Amino acid sequence: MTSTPGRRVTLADVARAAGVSTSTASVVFSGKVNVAEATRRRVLAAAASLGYAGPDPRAASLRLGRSGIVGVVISGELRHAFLDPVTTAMMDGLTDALASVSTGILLLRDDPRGDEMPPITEAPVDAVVLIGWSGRTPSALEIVRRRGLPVVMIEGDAGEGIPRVTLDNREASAAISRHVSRLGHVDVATVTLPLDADRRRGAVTAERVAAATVEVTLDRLAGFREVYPDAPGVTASASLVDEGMIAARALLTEADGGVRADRPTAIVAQSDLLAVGVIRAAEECGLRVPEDLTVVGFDGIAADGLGSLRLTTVVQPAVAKGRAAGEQITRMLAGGPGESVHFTCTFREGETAAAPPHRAG
Amino acid sequence: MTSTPGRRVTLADVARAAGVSTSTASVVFSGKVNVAEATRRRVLAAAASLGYAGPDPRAASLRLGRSGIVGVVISGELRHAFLDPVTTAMMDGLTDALASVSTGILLLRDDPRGDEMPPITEAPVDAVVLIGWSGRTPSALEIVRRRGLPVVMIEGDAGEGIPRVTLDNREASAAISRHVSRLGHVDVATVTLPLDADRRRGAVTAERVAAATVEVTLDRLAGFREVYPDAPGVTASASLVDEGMIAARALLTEADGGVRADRPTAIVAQSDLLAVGVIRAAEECGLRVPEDLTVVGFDGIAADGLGSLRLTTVVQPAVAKGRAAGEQITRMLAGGPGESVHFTCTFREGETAAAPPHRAG
DNA sequence: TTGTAAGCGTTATCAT
DNA sequence: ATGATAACGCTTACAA
Repeated sequence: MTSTPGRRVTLADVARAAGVSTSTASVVFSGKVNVAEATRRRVLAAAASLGYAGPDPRAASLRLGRSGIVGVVISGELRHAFLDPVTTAMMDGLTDALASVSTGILLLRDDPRGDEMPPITEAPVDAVVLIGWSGRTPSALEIVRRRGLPVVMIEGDAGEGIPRVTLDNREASAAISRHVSRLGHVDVATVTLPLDADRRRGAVTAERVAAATVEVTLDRLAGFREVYPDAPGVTASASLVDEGMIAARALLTEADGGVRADRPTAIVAQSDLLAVGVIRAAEECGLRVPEDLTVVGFDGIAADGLGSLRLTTVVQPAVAKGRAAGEQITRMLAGGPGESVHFTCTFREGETAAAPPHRAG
Repeated sequence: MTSTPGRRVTLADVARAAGVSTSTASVVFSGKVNVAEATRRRVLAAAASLGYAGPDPRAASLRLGRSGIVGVVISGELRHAFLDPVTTAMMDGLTDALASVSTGILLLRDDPRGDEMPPITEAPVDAVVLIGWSGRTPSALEIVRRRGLPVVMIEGDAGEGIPRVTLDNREASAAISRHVSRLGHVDVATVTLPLDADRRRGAVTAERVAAATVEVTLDRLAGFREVYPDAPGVTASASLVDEGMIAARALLTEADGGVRADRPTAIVAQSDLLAVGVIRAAEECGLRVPEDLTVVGFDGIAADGLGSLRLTTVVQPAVAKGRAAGEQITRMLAGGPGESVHFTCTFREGETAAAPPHRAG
């Protein structure tokens, strides 16, 4: 219980005070070798009286060659990412699967902070998980590759030999679109996730699609287009309820706020949060869901505040995705090979899809 | 561009290949000393051809005595914490203020994982930010103290000489309660945040309050009780819309679902998310807000999906709180003293509070 | 401008 | 069961 001396207390100090060698003191803390009970107690007593807090993790990490930290690079702003229940669920699975090899998750910035070296260059991480895709993903990957760090990519293509955790975005999207089609809908529109790092809102045009970089968005769009090749779409700037509302208003209303005559009878949203926004916007302008408008989503995550709304959607195993990523990292850290893991969504019938209303024609 | 040799490439290897000393090679990377342009290029070329990824952060951190990592301990489950816009906003301010001294934020687990040593013991962090309070906070603090790490506590009492970032929870809560009182409300109830680590729902009883540990909850409750000393309350298990709905149903409805005759005319919620849930529950049972029921919140954060709802609430400067914590950490890392910082909420009039309805009576 | 050398605090190997 | 010793890969006085 001594107070701060000039210098930091080290293992050597403790050993000296206890009258043992540093190696003996070391094993007392690591517990990896048998130590006589008496010695053990003497060392612990010395440590306590000197206020030694245990081996310095920085020194240990140099010696051991690992820091017990796994870096997570999330594309886009952290605040956006964490407000998305899908991301949160994934992080849950990830931290869980990583618990045995890691003391924690290091959130790495991915913002365009000028010319500085990206944080991954200087962060003492044992492995890296990349989530999503941004313009800086390739350079991040290159750094990680050179540092020889195990890396797993969730929802994104990292190229050659990088284990991925993927979802059948296209198939699932096609499946739910077919469901809408079978109900009889012809005039259908889609609300997509961001197309690129710009996250600019607006109509989904051929040019924008050609320049798009976010694979998830493109895959889900492709699945939708399998069923509705020429259907219009609006892209949102984030997976948020409010964004869904904005997009839906663009699809449903005239400039004066009235409902358009040529409005779609169904809207396929690329996320549940967007779908909830679409529903709110629909209700706002007097359309009932699903009687007047069918709305389907994607993700199947129970977001807070949705109340009793049972959305027709496809459910993705978000926690399992995170867990799979963590498991692959764990394997690679143990020297094994990393494998890609593919997940499948399951359709879930809710109460927001029905046959289209009869129209005067 | 050489492929994996048996051993990791070190600075010494690069120096040897470039025909310079390791110290010279070192400064080429750190850029802290002038190096002849020719030498510089030679070293860089050697590094590139050997596939050297730059100085190993683990070794650097031992030598420098800092890792560039700041640990964040959030009480409770991460997934809960991150779904709260207040936390997210705080994290934003924190990462922002920390950008100059830190490559990232290390999310430390705080779960009751049996007997193991808590992660802070083994994590190579330069400083720690504690958010909220849990039963393990004291032991976390003790470890941090022994390791001599700078620490700042947000919303919680760390005791002696630990800089805190605080909010005028009690005063703000009293202020908004007075607002409700001035409108003429007499039968008022409150919905509180969790009282303790258990997060058990239920009525706010004297016993539960006496055993409560969450300071924020107690402070806001105290402020409310300044104005309504004997008003009933219900405690929620988290700051979520759905929890607000559950709590409100307990306050407003009979067992059979009908509205209670003795229902309150106003509900003071301890967070905006809870308030939104209260409003949803009220609408569910046919009560109009604010005509039939006044609902006020706390936080003033623009959460997604609230649409155009203008809640009457008190606004807390969440981003500024995070930033302040980051700034104190930065100062302490620079050797300066850390200071406590106190923030004040501001009342914001919305559209969810009005005079109580006239009653038969 | 570049090189020499001394650690940073730990852990693992190998004797004893 | 314990101890001497050699790394781990880097940075920075200080010397040349």
